[in-house]
Amino acid sequence: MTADTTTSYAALRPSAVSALAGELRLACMRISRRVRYESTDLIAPHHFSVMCRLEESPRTPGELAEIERVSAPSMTRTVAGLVELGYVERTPGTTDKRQVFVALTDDARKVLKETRRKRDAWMSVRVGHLDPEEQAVLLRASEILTKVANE
Amino acid sequence: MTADTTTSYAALRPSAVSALAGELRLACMRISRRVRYESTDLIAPHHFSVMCRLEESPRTPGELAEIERVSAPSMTRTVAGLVELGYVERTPGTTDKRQVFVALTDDARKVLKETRRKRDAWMSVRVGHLDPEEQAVLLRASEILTKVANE
DNA sequence: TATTGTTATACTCTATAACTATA
DNA sequence: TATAGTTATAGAGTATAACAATA
Repeated sequence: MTADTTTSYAALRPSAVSALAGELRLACMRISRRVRYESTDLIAPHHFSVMCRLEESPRTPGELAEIERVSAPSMTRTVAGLVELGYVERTPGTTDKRQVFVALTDDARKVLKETRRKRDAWMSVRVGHLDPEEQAVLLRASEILTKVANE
Repeated sequence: MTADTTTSYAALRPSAVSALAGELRLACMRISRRVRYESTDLIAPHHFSVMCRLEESPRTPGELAEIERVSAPSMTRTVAGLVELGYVERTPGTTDKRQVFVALTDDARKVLKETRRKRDAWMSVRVGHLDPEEQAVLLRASEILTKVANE
């Protein structure tokens, strides 16, 4: 395997940047839609999203509402739904007794894993069909897109 | 500007394909979420989606329901909302009098244009900040991703 | 009798306003 | 008095079931 690291490129003109941005945006949105469509049976989108926020550590409903940009009452409802499904547990705060801490259950971690597996499976099949050169391009692209998304 | 077209790459191993697929999927979904967040003020997602389907030609509620994968009554509601907003017009069918044809108004075309402009603007700024080499990678990637999404 | 579209009704997710408990 | 969270209530969007008009 060889790789040419000295190749140089000219900066794109503004009109070319716009065209690229438009194409790239559409492609990302189409893929996103297809992937979501493959895995909406196990768990509702807003439940999935909140569960992802709880993976690292428990959080309060207030924190979750702010992160997810929904109102506090909406998050109360969402958390109540997750409790009913057995995916989170609520623990009263110790130092500040007004607070509540919401934490994932083991069941939730299984569902998260399975949902991600389904989503990745769709993508893996398609990426696996590509030429090695195309795979190499996407490898670099995924790094750049991640950087862009986190900007 | 030079470009090396003879560089060769080894096919990725299955585990590397999975890793790439996962990263790429996440990156696309994050970008999609950010872009949508930038342009949800002008029009609701399901309205936007239906309006896009009507750009080429008018359609019946039944066709729209099937394309959008929602129930017929839901589409009746959505179309009613779009009529109220002044974005579509309903015309009774001539040959089959049970049918109804839904068509975009000029106002709708303006809103579609503006919404796309907003979405592309977010992406353009970020793509414009990248190195020429990174832009070149994304140019190739957008072609590949479009192919993948349409598969 | 089958099909196109609508209306009736109910469930979910969202929001704002009002309330309880604690700081 | 301010804050964390919940409850009360209402507004969208979705669905299934039942209905009207037409084929």
